[in-house]
Formats: sequence, structure tokens, C-alpha cells
Amino acid sequence: MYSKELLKGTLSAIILKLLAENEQMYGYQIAQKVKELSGGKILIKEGSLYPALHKLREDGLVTIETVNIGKRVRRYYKLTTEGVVVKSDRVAEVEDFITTIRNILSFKLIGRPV
Amino acid sequence: MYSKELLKGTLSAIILKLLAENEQMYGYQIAQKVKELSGGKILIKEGSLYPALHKLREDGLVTIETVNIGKRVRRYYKLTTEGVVVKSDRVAEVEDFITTIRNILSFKLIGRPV
DNA sequence: TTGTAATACATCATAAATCTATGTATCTTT
DNA sequence: AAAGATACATAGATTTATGATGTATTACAA
Repeated sequence: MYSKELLKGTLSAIILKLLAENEQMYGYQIAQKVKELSGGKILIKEGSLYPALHKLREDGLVTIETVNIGKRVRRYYKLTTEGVVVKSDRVAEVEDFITTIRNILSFKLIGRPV
Repeated sequence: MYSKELLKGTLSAIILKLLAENEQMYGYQIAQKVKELSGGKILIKEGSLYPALHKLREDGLVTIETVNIGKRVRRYYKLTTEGVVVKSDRVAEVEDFITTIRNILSFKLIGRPV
């Protein structure tokens, strides 16, 4: 796991990005997906995830749909129209920021297979 | 300027990196250098910079030398032996983190292999 | 069948880091 | 003479992630 401070400012961008790609996801699923995509290096804790999702809701960027799976509750999150727009802005900002940091820290570019 | 949260966790790595490259620097100079290297996109505020520098001192990563320039005080910061080691760790961590985030957000690299 | 891990939600108190605002003071340029 | 740049510093507010804790169901292994 990375120093927890590093994640700050990027978590909402990550969530918005995943929702943009997957149409709808529930909280636990988002955490698992991030764990998977990061090779276990980013583990989003419940205390981070749910407040972040509720804030996205408050900001009007996602809608919540509650579904009962058997006796268990599951809440699906979907991007709103505004959420789609904000997602692009946030992701672009993180991308720009990363480019700047990489310049300052003199990181080399390494191609990754897609 | 980026969302201020984005900088969190990277500031000390940036400072350590600059000190590793420049042997000794003073606070104001560090702020100016970061501004320059970031194309004006990262503006480190005094309220961020000086506490960060003092913390590096407390952690034994830098030494401080006070110099009088005319009647003005200037404090030069230099990496300690431990500071050199920690600098490499911190920079590597940020690099690794950035790579992970880039994967998740699917940033494209110029000239990447397909 | 019992217990443990995984699934799935949630909140509160805390910690860490940066920013805003404020302060002091000198030097340079107009 | 005034304004802006240089140069340091701290207190308090803010943001955001985490740790700890809580509830409850489902699946799997001992």
C-alpha cells in the first residue's frame, strides 16, 4: 500500500472513471475492481469509499439505486449527466498533474502494453 | 493550479528531489523552482513550504544553515545521508503510484506499443 | 455444525497535509 | 513614496483518507 496521502485527490477521479466504464457498480465492487486494477496496491477502505460515494451523490454526480439481493442490500451507483462531464474534467486534471509531477521528478516514459 | 488535495503526499518527494539535484537550496528558491518546473501549475504556499521543511528537519532528512544576506536572513537546506536514502524511496514510491493510477485511468502514452 | 472468511452496507473519531490569513522585515523598481 | 518582490514564520481552517467499530447475510471448510 502507498502512503495514504498519495491517494488524496485521486479517489473521486478513480470512482468516476470506473462508473463511466461500467454503467453501474456497487460500492464493494468498486473497491474490488480498484484492488484488481492496481495489483493489490490500492486498497480502498470502507471508511474512504462510502463517504466518497455519498459525497458524489450530494454533489449530484451519481444516482443511487438500492436493490435487494436475497436479504442483502446492494446499492448501485450510476453517473448523472453532470457526473459524466465532471468525470472528464477530473480525470484530465489528474492526468495533467501526473505529467507535471513526472517532469519534476524526471521519470522516464515506459510504454505499457494495452 | 491543481486541486490542492492532489499535491498531498508528493510535496516532500518534490523537495527532496530538488535538494538531491541542487546540493543546497533555500525555501523561497524551492518554491520558485517548483513554479518554474511546473510551468506555473504548482504554486507552493508558504504555509505549506515552511512546515514541510521543518518537518524534514525534525525527521533528520535535511540540515539547516542560516546565512545573513545583507540584513536579510536566508536558510539553506541540505540533504543528510539519511535524506538521500529516503529521497530515493519517496521518489520511487511516487513513481510507482503514478504508474498505477495511470493504468486505472487508462492514460495513453505517446508512441506506446499497441 | 460450527466457525471463519467473504460479501455489503455504514458512521465516528482521528490523523495528516495543505491552504488561507496574518505577521514581520528588507530590497528593488517605478 | 509606493508597490512588488524577496524571505522568513505560525495559527487556524479545511479536506480527505484511515482505523475502529457496528450490523447483517452468505459461502465454505474443519
